[in-house]
Amino acid sequence: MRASQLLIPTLKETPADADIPSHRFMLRAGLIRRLAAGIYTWLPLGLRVLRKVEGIVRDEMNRSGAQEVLMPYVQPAELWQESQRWEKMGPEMLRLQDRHARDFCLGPTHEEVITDIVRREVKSYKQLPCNLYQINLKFRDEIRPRFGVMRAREFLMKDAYSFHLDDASFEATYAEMYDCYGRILHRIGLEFRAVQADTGNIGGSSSHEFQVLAATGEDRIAFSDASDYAANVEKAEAIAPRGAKATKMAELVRTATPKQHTIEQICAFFSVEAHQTLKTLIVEGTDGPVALVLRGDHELNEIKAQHLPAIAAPLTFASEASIRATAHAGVGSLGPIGLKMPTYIDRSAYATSDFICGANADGYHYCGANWVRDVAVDEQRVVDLRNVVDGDPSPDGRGTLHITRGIEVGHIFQLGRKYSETLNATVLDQHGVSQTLIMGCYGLGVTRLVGAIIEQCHDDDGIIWPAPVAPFAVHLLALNYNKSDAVRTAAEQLYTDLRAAGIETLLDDRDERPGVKFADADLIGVPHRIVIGDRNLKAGEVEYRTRASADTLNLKLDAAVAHVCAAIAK
RNA sequence: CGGGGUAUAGCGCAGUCUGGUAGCGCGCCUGCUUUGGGAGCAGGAUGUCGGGAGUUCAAAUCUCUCUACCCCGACCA
Repeated sequence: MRASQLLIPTLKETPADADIPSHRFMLRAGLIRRLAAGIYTWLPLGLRVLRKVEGIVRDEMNRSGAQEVLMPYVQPAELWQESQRWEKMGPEMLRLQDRHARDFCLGPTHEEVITDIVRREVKSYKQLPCNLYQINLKFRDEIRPRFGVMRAREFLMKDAYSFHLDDASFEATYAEMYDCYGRILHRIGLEFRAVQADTGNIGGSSSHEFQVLAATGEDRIAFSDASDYAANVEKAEAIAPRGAKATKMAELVRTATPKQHTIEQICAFFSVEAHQTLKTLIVEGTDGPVALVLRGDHELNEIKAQHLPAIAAPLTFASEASIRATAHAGVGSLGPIGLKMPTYIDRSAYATSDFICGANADGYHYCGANWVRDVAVDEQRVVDLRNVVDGDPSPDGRGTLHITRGIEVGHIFQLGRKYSETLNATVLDQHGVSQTLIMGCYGLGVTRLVGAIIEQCHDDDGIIWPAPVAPFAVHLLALNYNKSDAVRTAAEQLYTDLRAAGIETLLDDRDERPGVKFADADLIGVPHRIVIGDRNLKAGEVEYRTRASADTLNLKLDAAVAHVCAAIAK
C-alpha cells in the first residue's frame, strides 16, 4: 500500500498518559487511538497486526481440532440469572436495557451462552468431546483500565470451551490446548512461560497461565533454574530454607524497644538482619481474629492465606481496635508468644530459631525466642503463607527459584461441572444414563497479545515487529519521491515487482523529507526496509537493511526483489 | 472503591500562587529555499482555558459543585 493514502498518524511526541513502551508506541506509530478509558479504536496499521495475530490463533486452534463459532456480544439477563451470576458478577458487568426495559449485558465472558448452545444441541456422548471457540469482543468494566490495550475494558479475546463426558477426555483436550497455546506464542516469536496458576474459585488441579516475559508485566512468576517448574508467585509453593536450627538456644529476653515498630526499625535497633525477626499479622477469621506469623523479610501471600480454613474470605486485616482488644498491644509490638488466638505459622518462620518478635506489649520485644520452648505450636498450623522470593529452593526439589515479570496473555483451566450443573447441560452416555458435562475453558487475550509483542520487541526508536505479525513485510522508503524521477521510477518498479511476488509492501511515497521517513519507518517497525535515493541510484543500487539490525547492504536495483524475497523466506 | 494528581489549540506544555489583551514548541495551511536521519525563512488558521454556579467593574487565575482522564492498591485475557 501507499503511505500517502494510508491513515498512519504518527506522533513525534509521546502522549502524556502513556508510560509503558507498548502503549507509547501504539499511540506514536498510529496503531490505536483512545475513545474512552480502556476503549480503543484500531487504526489501519494496528488492525493489520491484530488480524495477523488473530490469524495465527485461528490457524492453531483449528489445527487442534477446535471449531470456530461467533456468539453474541449482547446477552440477555435471563441466562445469567439462571447461572446465578447476574448478581454475582457485580459492577464489572456492564448492564443495559432494551426499549422494553428488558435487562441485557455486554458479554464479559461466554460460559453461559456456550453452555446454553451445547445443552440444546449436544444430546449424546457420541458428539463428545466438543471444543468450541470464538474470537470476539469482551467487555469488562475494569476498576482501573491502564497500559493501553494491556488492560482495556473492551478487548478482543479468543475463548474456547470444551465439553466432556469424563475427566480423561477433559485432560486430553486440556493438554491439546496447552500445546496449542505454546505453538501460537512460539509462532509469533515470543519468549514466554506456561506457569501453574491459582485455580481460583473453580478448583480442580489443572490451571496454567501463559506469561509473556516482560519487565512491565503485572504478574510475577517464579521458575526453577534446574527443572521445568514455573508458577505464578500467587501460586508458587514456598519451602522453608534448608539449614539447621540452632543447636543451642539463646536465652529468651524481654527488651524495651520504645517507638520501634517496623521490621526495619527493629533490625536497626538490634543490629540484626530481617530474617532473624518475625512479623505477626492479624486478619479476620471465621470466628474472631487470626494471627499469621511470617519471617520479617517475607511478604504475605494473600491468596494462600485466604485458602486457610479459619480465615474469612476475602482476606481483610483486623482493625487496630480489634487487635488491641485481643492482643493487648498495637501493630508493631505483636508476636506469637502468649498470643491468645488461632495462629498460623509460615514454614520459614517456623524454621527460624533465636528470633526477635513483638512481646504483645507496646514498646517491648523478645529476643532469643524459640518455637516449642517459648510458644506451643500446633503442627497443623505450620503452613505455606508467604510469597516465594528469588533464591528459594524450587518446590519440586530441583534447583533454585528465580523471579521474573510476565504478562498473562492466556489462561487455561478446568470448569468442572460448575456451569453444566446450574444450566443443566447433560448428555446420555453409552448406557442411556444422563451425565452432566465436564467443561474446560481456554482464554487468550488477542489485543493484549499485540501489546505484549511490543513490550518484548522494541527499541528506543520504535517497534520491531516479529515477521509473522508485521503489518507489512517490506517498507520502501523512496527519498524525494516527488522530486526525483529516477527515485520514483525505481520505487514504483520495486513496488510492482514485490507485490507481484506476493509480498506485503508499504511504499512511502509521501512528500516528506528523508529524516521524517526514516523516523517513521523505525517507529512503525516493518521488518525489511529498502531505501531508494538518488545517491545510490547513480550506481544503480538501493540500500537494504532490516529493522532489527543497523547493518546495511547495497543491492543492484534488479537484484533487490530476489534478495528481499530470499531474506523473507528465511 | 480508597489514596494521590491532572484538565489551557491536533500533540507536549507555560500562564493560576499575586484576577486586568490567550501564550510557547511541535503539528496543520500558503509561498520561497532545502532534500540520506524528525529542515530554514516569511506569512496564516485553530481555543466555549473540561461543564455549571458564585464572588468581582473584571475570572484560565479566587470559591463551590459536577464531569472526564491519569498514577498507586484489590480484579482479570
